[in-house]
Amino acid sequence: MKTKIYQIYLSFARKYGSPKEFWREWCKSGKTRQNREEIVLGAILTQRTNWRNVEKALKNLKEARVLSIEKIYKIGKNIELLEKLIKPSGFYKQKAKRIYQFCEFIVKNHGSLEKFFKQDLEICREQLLKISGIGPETADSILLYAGNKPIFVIDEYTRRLVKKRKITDKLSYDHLQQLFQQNLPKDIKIYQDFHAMIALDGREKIKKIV
DNA sequence: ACCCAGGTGGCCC
DNA sequence: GGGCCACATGGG
Repeated sequence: MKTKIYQIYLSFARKYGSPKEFWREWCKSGKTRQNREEIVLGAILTQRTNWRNVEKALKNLKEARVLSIEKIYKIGKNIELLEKLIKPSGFYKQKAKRIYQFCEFIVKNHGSLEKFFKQDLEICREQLLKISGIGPETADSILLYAGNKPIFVIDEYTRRLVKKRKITDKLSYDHLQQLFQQNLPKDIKIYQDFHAMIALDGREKIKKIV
């Protein structure tokens, strides 16, 4: 596979080291959560928000001992408590609602995240997109990083990369996702690594300019 | 005092 | 199908 996109992946892999090393660094920097539930909650909390603020919200949830889908579902009636805990992540009223609805969906319809992810990728994605507040990027982040399913995540950094490298002019989510998936081996690790490296690279460049 | 940060849904045309 | 807006906090 010698396409532009694959070449960029290879050059990033050379630059940032093997996936194994890369993820070790990534984990050290605190960007990765140990369990699926934290990854999912982080995916919603990080919408249009920097990771530092998300960390604060997750820390509050952890210290309040409600950092789990089941527990958030249980405190759901007290939405104001949830709002207060996640306040540092911004858009906290919306996000509290979104997080609660997600937890409610999982508990009521599947019992647990594990059971939810036992379904096929397409079914999972369809169900996630039905939840208000979960759009394509959040759904795919959840599927790729918490569910270990082969789907490529498109985000703002990916769009910047596509523009800068003049890969295509059509920037719609679905088109970009198909383009990346068609031009990369269908491999969960590659999808995870490449998306993470695109974000890392994007942040470095922003830093340099500033 | 600005400007930005890994989105989403609602509204308009 | 695309453009614009509200949503809110913390850091540079």
